[in-house]
Amino acid sequence: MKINFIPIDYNYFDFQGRNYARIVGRTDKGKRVCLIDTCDVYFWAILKDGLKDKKIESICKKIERIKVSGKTRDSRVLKTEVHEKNFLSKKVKAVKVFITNYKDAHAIVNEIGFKEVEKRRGYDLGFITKYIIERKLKPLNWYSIDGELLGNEDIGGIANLDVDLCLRVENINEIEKEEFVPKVLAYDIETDEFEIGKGNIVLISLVGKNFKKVLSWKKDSKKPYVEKCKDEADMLEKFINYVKEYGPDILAGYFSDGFDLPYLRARAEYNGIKLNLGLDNSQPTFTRGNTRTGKINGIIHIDLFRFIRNVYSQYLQSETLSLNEVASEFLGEKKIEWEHNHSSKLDNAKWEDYFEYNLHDSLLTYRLYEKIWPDMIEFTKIVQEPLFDISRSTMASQVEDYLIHNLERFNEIAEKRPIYDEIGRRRAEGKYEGAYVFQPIPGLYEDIAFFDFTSMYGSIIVSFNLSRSTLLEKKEKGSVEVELDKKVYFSKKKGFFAEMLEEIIEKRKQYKKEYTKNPSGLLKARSNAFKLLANAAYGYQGFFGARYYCIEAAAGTAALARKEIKKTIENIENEGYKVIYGDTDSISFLRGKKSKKQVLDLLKKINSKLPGIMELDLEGFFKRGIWVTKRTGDFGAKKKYALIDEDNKIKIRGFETVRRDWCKLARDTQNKVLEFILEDGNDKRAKKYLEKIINKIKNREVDLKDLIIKTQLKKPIEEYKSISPHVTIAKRMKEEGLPVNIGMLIEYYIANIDKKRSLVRERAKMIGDNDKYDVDYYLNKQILPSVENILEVFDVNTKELVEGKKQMKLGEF
DNA sequence: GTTCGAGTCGTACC
DNA sequence: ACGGGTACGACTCGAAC
Repeated sequence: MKINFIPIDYNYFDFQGRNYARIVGRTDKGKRVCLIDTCDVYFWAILKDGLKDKKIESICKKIERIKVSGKTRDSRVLKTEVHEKNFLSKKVKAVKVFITNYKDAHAIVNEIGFKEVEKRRGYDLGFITKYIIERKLKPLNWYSIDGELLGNEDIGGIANLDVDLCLRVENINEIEKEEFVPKVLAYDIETDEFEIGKGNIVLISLVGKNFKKVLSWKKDSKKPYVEKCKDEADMLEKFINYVKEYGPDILAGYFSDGFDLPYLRARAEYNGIKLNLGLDNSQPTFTRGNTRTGKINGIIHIDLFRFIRNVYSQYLQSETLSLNEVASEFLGEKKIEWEHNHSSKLDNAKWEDYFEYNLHDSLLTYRLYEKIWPDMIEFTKIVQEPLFDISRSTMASQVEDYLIHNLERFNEIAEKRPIYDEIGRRRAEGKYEGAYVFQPIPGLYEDIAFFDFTSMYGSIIVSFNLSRSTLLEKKEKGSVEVELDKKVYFSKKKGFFAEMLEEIIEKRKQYKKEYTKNPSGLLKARSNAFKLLANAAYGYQGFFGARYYCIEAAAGTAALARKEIKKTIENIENEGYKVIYGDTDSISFLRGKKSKKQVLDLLKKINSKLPGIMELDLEGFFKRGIWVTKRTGDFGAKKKYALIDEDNKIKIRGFETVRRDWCKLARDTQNKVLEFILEDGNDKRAKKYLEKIINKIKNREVDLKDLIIKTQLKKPIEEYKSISPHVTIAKRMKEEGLPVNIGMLIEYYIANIDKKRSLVRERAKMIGDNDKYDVDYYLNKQILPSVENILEVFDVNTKELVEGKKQMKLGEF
């Protein structure tokens, strides 16, 4: 029979010793379908140069005789073929070794240690990756599938699979169809204890399209969406039933890999219930290791937190990746305020709030899912790994997967993943010199122009062909020379890495253009995905875990970036402009008396001379900007500046205002001071404002919540060599039985106690402690440092401002 | 006991 | 272990006085 089908979830199983893929997806009529399919399993034995055909033939014969016997199955080589391939852009002869089971690839590879075999590759790719490459059944694309209807045969457990239809695949044809809209259920749980499985699960909420539900067992409610269950066990069973009834393609949570799903699993176990959410009635499985991952057979479990952290975090303003902040940034909507309490301490009114709070979390999760679904589907289609993996992959692995799925076009054999020793070696190579940062001269400037290179590092990799496969052992005709510790050379002939990256950058440009003409969430996501891939390509080559790691390419990229930006700065100065700052790929300079048109002409002129696909762009014109002195030393601080554009929009970089480890008061004060100075061009309003704040502190009129300092605990308490205030507080919290986890923001303030003691940590207090705040500390260690260097530009001595007032105050007594 | 420079740590920029 | 280097600045630590 023939169906239109979109693959969603990929799995594999063994049947009679062979590997099969089991793909769950939907038809265009919304039916849930399972496909059973298989593909050739093989790896490559790359031969040494110059072997005679006869020799090669005998090697193939030898390989074909290999058999390995294991505990559960015997495996053998099925056949061999000799192919002309490329490996790291070099032409090679390679034996394609077909085997019975991919899990035995390593064992068979170990039998091929012949001296004529130079390298063995392609045995460390996952079966599903191999399957997608071989059969070209790419996730979240539409296909017309010819297949044989599977009835009662129990192959791969399909007999117990909750789907409408099972097919054994015969033919696959890609087709065009409208965007797929999956069925999605968002969920969230409330518990009495934070530690997984320790306390009861009190509430479970579910939100889908036209569906909302809160399951409760401790308390009933008149709210229509609240359903009372007998006990925790009953609630868990109802949860399972609702999921099964709704039949989602995707079950989405926020931090659910690390909390909700393992908690559900633990409580199910405690209550003697099987959490059989899988389409095959299996329970969720969790990968071991530092980051737990929860998988449900047939349904994609997505932890939105992980996708946002891996793909988006560097582009977000949020200071933490909590659901509250992330939802607020993406959706403009916050969580309902709620103080966590043990359920036994709630009165009736509070319970009603609790239901609402719990439901709202699922609602936010659902909306967040809707918001970033276009990005997830685009990443999946571009990178071509299953959605489950895409939603959890780091950017380095997205880049690598993109490469792997596109190697065939270059007839390339995949490089192997580095093993433990290799990673150690790479890490020992140490750092290389990175970006160039221009030393600014402190001051307030008017009429500033700001240029930046578009995808600078990516465009350098493309323009100079910097990659592992193009790195030469010695100079060649036309090769690119880069001066590092030693000189390194890259081939003139374009390698696949630069080719693919060029395509990525090209597509980014194309879709960005299409988007501006015809805005849609999809086009935006598509252009964005290409942009993120392009930006991650540089980091990938310098990443010790990368298959195509190349420290020379990474260091070379940085070196050429330094060279190009310095050259451009010189060009701008030669045209009579004064450059005041630059960092990595950006340059700001004073427009002076010249018109905007003249600046744009200069841009054009520079662009006409840039190498390869490199491009300089106008970031904007700013009417005013400020650069300040370093706190230690008397020269300009790098990575700290503030600008105001012609619409009075302010852009602040590096200042305490944007640092979460400063108290709110200091940040707000600095922000105001910068704002007043940039708007007015003088310090009058700023000074007045500062005086007001100083008085407020001295008179103890400041709310304690504005004085809280938040610092992240980055590792286990015992591992700290230097015990800073936040570590002291974390220790205390642990002693008091409060939850302390790595990654948590530790909150404290500095109190007016033990003034003789010199260490700040001895005066650090937790919120709720009844000590008064330390006026001196907040004046001299928070407010003053945050504004000192800014007002110094106007020769204002802030110290006198602080102390002068203090004396006046003393005089009043 | 105080002083000061080195080292640790967290967070930002690009 | 799960992109890279550059930079700032607070705070602690410990040697030197």
